[in-house]
Amino acid sequence: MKAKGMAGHLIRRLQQQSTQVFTRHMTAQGLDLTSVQFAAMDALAAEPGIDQATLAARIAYDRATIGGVVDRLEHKGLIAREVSKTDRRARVVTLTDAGAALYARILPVVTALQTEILQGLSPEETANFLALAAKAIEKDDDQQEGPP
Amino acid sequence: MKAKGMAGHLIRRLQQQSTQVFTRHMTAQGLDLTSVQFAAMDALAAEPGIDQATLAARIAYDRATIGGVVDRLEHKGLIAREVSKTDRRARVVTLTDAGAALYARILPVVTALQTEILQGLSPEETANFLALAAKAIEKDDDQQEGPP
DNA sequence: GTCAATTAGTATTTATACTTACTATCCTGA
DNA sequence: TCAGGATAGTAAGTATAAATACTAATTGAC
Repeated sequence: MKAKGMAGHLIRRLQQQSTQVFTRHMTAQGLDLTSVQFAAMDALAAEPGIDQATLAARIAYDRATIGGVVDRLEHKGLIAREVSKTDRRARVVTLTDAGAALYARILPVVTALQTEILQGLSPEETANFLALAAKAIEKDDDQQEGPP
Repeated sequence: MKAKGMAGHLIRRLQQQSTQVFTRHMTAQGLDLTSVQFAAMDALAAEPGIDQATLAARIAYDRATIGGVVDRLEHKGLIAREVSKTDRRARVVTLTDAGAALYARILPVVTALQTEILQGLSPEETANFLALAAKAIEKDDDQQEGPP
């Protein structure tokens, strides 16, 4: 098992662990919501009324994938989609009242669950890991949101 | 974008980056092989003749997923599958000669590409990151391979 | 002002990834 | 020994994830 210590393998395992922790907590809340769907809602809470292509860029998905995510969130009544007034190609997406309420409810749950994803690490190690992870991807990520 | 600094989001981005780097290098080699398929071949190179359930456990997949991976590798002629002589439920899997040759050829390529996945990090930071990643998942990973 | 290049969204295809359910087989205990 | 439980693999269903191709609409060059 040469692959065992490789970055690719470790990252895939972390992604598995992350997904499992997220799913477990959502199930505990009686919800059927994936981490990807939460990410989309989070982006829409920050910037209501962006179109699907912008949404995809914000959370680093491609257009095809976001289409399915938006479909499912719309079916659940959490987001609304309408044709843009300035560009008839584009679909403007916003959280519904139900979506905004659900987002407000689960944001603290999702925030709290993050430590569990890296449960093997101490708080210092976790901070270290997150800083390194952010640095490793920041190359194609640093011009997507304004400065703080 | 509250999710931006969360572990789950960062890990997902890393997984994307990892997959993209892997795919790019395989394409450059003129090959159609995914990181998952490589992981399966790597496990089979280390332990020829294990059954699908054991293979799944080695690389942390579930039985259903490994079935499709094995199917595709079999169609490519890289692995062979036969019914176990001791348990007719089990399918014993091994690399074919072509599979072993391909594995030997790409192992150095795959090893070399790992640094590119974390291209934003210095060698020290990379070592640090990998150690933390390994620690974060080691809880359910440490009894799967014998001691060194 | 018109035509070419670009862009937004969808559809299709391929490949993970996991759940539940099903069949075939194996193993264990009374 | 044989009935019940456990296990191996597959199948079906849902959800990412990305590539390619397509339509509709916009923009830019001239």
